[in-house]
Amino acid sequence: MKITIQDDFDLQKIADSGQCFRFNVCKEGLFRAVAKDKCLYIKELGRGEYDFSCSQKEYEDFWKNYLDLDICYRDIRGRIDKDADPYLYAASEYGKGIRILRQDPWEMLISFIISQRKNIPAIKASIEKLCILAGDVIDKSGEFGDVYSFPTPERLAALSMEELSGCSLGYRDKYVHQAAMDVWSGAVDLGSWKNLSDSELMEKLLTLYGVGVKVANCEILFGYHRLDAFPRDVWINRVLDTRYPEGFMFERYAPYNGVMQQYLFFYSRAGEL
DNA sequence: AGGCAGGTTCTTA
DNA sequence: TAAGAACCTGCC
Repeated sequence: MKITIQDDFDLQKIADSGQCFRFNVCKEGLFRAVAKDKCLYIKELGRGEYDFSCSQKEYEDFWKNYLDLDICYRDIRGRIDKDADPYLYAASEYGKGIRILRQDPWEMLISFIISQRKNIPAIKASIEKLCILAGDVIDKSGEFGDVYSFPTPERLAALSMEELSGCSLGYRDKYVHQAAMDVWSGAVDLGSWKNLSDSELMEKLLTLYGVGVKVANCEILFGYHRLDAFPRDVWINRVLDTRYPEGFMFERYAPYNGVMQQYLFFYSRAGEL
């Protein structure tokens, strides 16, 4: 079905933004997103038009929300003053089209636990191995290979340490195992955590083995879609040190500091420091 | 071949 | 309480 999108929406930038690991380009102008038990192909038609591989109903019920199309990112960018903050303005112009996807807290938790001290291709490779090992086939039709769902807590918890190690998790294998056990057993209820305050949520996340402040902030921003969370990784710290020695204007951009973080991250990674 | 990559935990003072 | 080292693995 054909969809027209007026707001900021750039599939390549979203795929490269580092927030998602199962949203990739298949070939020029064709992207594939995998979420829950669903798989979506999006073809760029130009002029803000796209061909979605799903039904109207599935779009309305799921993908519209996943792509966060009820929020206007142009308005959020509009909060940036070119004169007051020229660097962020340049970053936002460069990153125009990035959106914060509404991804699953469980998948994000495991993904960002895996992400520590890994580069993006390595993160993606580990996650795909996990999906093939413990996920279900959700799409066989594709010319771009079988597509597997992300493992459920139950399936992931059932994997042996040897199987986990086979997914190139390295020392993170024990973190993934423990997180899976915690969620599967019910000791950790990620769904109920959405009702917690920001500080309570952070506190809960930090109790998890293998989750520190950076991973917790990624979970809060990408898993719980709280757009004010501001994950600080090596790239962001580099930007803050070199470009914001007097401090970043967090108060000014609240409650959208996480969106600003994405622009800064994307811009700095592109070598525009 | 040695260092480093979207950090966190463990150990030491 | 706060630095510093150790940690898997893959890729320059």
